[in-house]
Amino acid sequence: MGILGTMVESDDDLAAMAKALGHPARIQILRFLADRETCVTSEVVDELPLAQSTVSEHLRILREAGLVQGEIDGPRTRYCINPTRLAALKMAVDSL
Amino acid sequence: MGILGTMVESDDDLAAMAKALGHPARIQILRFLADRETCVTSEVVDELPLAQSTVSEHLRILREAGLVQGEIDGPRTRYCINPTRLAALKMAVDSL
DNA sequence: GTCATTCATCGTTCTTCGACGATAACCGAT
DNA sequence: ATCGGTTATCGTCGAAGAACGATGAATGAC
Repeated sequence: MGILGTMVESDDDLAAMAKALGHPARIQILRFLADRETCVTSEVVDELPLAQSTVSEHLRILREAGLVQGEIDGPRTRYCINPTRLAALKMAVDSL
Repeated sequence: MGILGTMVESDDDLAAMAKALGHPARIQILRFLADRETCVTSEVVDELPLAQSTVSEHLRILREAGLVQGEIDGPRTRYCINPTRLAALKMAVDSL
């Protein structure tokens, strides 16, 4: 990743982010997080017709693409979107 | 698709376009087409270290996502970017 | 008509993804 | 120390993706 992880440096990076976006459930998760600004996995699980393990996997994919950040808060994990990274994605898509 | 195929109507549609973008070769193809405005498959094949059948497959995926259009021109096929559809993608990503 | 070119499609192989249940790890509260 | 709630990971299964070579259809040139 780029300086402070904010830049999209390569087509591979852009492709990785697009791939992470390439599933309806993950788009819904992203929108949900955008509304909430922060939330825990169980809230996302309640929002989607998917098993907890499946949602956790989607969150992992979004996290590995850098689009969300998860911080441990006691027994739970709080996820929020990574604004700079999301902005970088928008810029990269705009440049197409 | 939306009116004249220009709008992104659903998360499924956005996810489908993102999925089509989710491969480095397809991003390169899209950039290449953006530079050229129009070109034939063989030119794309020459640009990439991939077999002709593989490139044809990538072009099919981009076409089915609506991001490029292919028109038959004699024995070849001319591909060009679908500008309105690409603009719709940018708007949809911006709305995240 | 024949031939070369261009491209899409088919069949194959290997890999990756999506989804689930089950399990384990972790923490707070009791 | 144990229990309940929360999340990640593992194993599995079927489905989809990526890549290739080979084949075939269409066209323009000869």
